[in-house]
Amino acid sequence: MKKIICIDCETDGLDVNTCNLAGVAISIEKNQGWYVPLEKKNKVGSDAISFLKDLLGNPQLIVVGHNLKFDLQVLKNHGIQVNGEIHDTMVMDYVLSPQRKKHGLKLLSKIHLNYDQLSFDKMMGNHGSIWEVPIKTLTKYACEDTDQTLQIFHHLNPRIQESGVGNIYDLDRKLVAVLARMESNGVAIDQKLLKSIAKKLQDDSLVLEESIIGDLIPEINLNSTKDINWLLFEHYAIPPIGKKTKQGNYSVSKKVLSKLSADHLIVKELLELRATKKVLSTFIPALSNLNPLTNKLHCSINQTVTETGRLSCSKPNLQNIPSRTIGKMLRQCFVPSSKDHVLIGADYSNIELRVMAVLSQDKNLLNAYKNGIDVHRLTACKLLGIKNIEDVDDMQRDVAKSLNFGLIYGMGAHGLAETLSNVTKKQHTPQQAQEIIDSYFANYTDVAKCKENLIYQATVKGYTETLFGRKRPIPDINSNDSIKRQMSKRLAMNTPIQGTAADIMRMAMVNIDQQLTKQKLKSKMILTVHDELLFDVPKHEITIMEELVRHEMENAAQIGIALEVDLKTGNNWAEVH
DNA sequence: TATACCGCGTT
DNA sequence: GACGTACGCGGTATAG
Repeated sequence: MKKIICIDCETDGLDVNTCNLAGVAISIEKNQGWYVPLEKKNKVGSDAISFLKDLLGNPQLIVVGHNLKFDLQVLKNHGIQVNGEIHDTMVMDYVLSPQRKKHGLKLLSKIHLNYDQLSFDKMMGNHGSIWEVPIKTLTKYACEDTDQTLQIFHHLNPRIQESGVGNIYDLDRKLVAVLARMESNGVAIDQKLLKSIAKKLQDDSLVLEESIIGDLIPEINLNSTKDINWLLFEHYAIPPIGKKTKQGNYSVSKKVLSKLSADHLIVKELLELRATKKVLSTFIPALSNLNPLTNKLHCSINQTVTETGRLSCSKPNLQNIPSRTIGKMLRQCFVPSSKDHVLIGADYSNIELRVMAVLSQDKNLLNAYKNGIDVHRLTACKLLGIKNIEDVDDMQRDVAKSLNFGLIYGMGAHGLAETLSNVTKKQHTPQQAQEIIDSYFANYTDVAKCKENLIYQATVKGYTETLFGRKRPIPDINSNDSIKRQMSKRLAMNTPIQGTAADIMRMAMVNIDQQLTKQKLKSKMILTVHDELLFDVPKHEITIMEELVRHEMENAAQIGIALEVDLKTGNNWAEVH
């Protein structure tokens, strides 16, 4: 029987890479806790540190905590390694209730144990820093945290087994340390290149601004939808199209302005200016503030946010760095950590469509993937009555592709018509789109059956689940509100697909991390963007890493058909994507 | 200052 | 009346 130990780090900040460890609370049994204070900032080598090193280094322990991704990094930064089996109450609550918007300890304590915990702010009182708080106060607070965490652990553990999410939890708890390592690794950003890109975009935006506003009305704010309404629809008297927003203005979204841009240069320039300003205000600052200690960017990779099982990324969000639009040049700034390193980027090819093939067991789709047939071209053949796959042109393939993806998202006739119009540059009516949808399901009958079955299952059970048993409640599936009901039906279909792909990615990440450690490789996993992984690799490990990453990703799960990975090696993210 | 909404980047 | 999943985040407008 392994010993269960619950820990919680108290720090003088929330940024793992700059904060100092003030102390660690430890609980082993209910209503019993210790607080190990560090007398001074960064007193590495002190008695407390060596005590913690010895204690937490024991691989035979079960180490329980709340949001251990944070604690693991702080401890590591102070030279303390945790080697036991990790359990995390935040992750536990997430796999049981992914729809809950927050999984904070104090909240869970209230929900699961009906206990009102002392808040951090109250504990701090008027003290400016944690180092000024009396040890007695700190001890009470910290030990309450571990005590509650331990009780929540014992409370949720049986529920996870009863709910059938034991396997998913087992996967997720292993991911905690992996994400901690990834965040800690960080991403190197070429600041010199970033600055030169910023300079160029700044110049561009000034030129555009001058052209749009000129010396006419210098006080106009081109960020304001209100001002743009005035500028376009009153001052330039462009006939407005589209509908008004709740605030009483006409929509001036990209969608609307794109339609006007063909006839009005000013609108075209406005769109260009907007795109440029978006990069300048959102992405450039996000990449500019490197951690002074590591000289890298350390984002948060969030494990307990999405309702589908995907990971999310924040502070900054590196999952929405442009890859197609004007800002895609920023990806050149994502570089290896040193001259002797390269980046490896690895993408799952068509993973969501493959998952759909597996979930539906559709013979046409399965057969296509087994024989290496391009599924988008296959769809084009079936829908457009083309006999040979070689005769499908690129436009037809694009149409089919948007259909394949639209289906995954549960797109309706209206949305598909919109998408088709954008792809083909010709107007499509919702009626035409509906015919195409009908034709799609007539050709992929098993997909249609699968969709109906997923909706039925959700209706009966109140939740939908992935191939590996990650569950997501769909409370509104039987709602009287038809909008809510329609949305729920889309979720019932989309979540198993998106979520299964996410499960596979999580498995791949755990397995790759395990191999990196086992083989004592210097390569680091540094980023994940849903179906893509990014690695920082010493040049002498390129060959072994290419093989390892491909193997672990392609074999992360056996789902009945092959998973395929596109892999590239290069000197920046733009090159390897 | 906090919240809501718009708009937009990724998958 | 809306119509495509899942997010994070910058900006403006509005309420308090």
